[in-house]
Amino acid sequence: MPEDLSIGALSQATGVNIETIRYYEKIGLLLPPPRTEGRQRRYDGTAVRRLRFIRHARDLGFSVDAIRDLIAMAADPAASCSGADAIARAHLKDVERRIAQLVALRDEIARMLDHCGDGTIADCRVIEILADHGQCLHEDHRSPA
Amino acid sequence: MPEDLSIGALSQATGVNIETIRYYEKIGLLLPPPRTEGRQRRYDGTAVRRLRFIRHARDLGFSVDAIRDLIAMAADPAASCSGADAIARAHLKDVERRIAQLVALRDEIARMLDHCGDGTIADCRVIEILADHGQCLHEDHRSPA
DNA sequence: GTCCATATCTGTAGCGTTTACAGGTATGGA
DNA sequence: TCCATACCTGTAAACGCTACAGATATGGAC
Repeated sequence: MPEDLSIGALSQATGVNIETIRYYEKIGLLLPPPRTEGRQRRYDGTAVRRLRFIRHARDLGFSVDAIRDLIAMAADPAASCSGADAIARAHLKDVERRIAQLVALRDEIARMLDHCGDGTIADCRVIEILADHGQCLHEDHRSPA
Repeated sequence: MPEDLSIGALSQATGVNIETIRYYEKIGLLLPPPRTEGRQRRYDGTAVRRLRFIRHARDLGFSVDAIRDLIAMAADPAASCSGADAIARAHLKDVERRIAQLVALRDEIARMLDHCGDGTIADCRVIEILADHGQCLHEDHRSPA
């Protein structure tokens, strides 16, 4: 039978930093695990799976709050899938919005660079365009959140 | 002749929050402006242009540090343009990297949703895929910074 | 049992970029 | 003169960690 894992072993098993694991516990994403007599944490297979779930969702850009919701839903296998679906769908929208912004941004910067010769600052298009939003193609570019 | 602007008027003129303006001053992005007898800030046209420059660069996703460099360069019209060019070029690369990550991400989430019927959590693909990274198309997706 | 290197513990502070508040003061018009 | 509004400073929150300091536990070699 497999021994329970120390926090370091859990970190290795999941690729999540030790500090981050403790942080997840503090904010309630991970349940406080049992401790040894010396108050060191010991994790079982359930904790490993849960942390992997969290890490994957984080990698996919889900917010901690969204993950909290997903975990709560995952805990009830009989419940409808629509909640999880909605969270993922909202996240998808958000990602698509960010992509659109970044693409506009990329075009803007590329255009700026296209016009930049090897001259002096005095005729540098980068500086000039930054100084005057009116020269932008896109009226409303905002950096993503 | 135009009066100097209060911080509120400057905020309106540039679309930058009052709190943000004071923050920019604190971190040295904006010069401390002259004050009235009652110690309220008064901004002239130069400050307005500088803040517009900053806002535009921020909208384009440049970091505050990069903007600091750009401002320093803009202050010397005789200098070579290559520094500003390099900053913009590096930023372009970064934006393109982020786009690529987000696109991979979008595909992953979309694929997850494609497989999600209207069933229960027990057979919810969203939850399931999150729980098992092995089911991902992309081995190495990370959320952008 | 003893020693020691390593791992882990708690608590706090920092990152970057704002935003929000609390509690006090200045300004400008009626 | 009065008062609503705008402004002031300083501090803390937000996000999701990361990094430290200083103390304690663990597990293996002797």
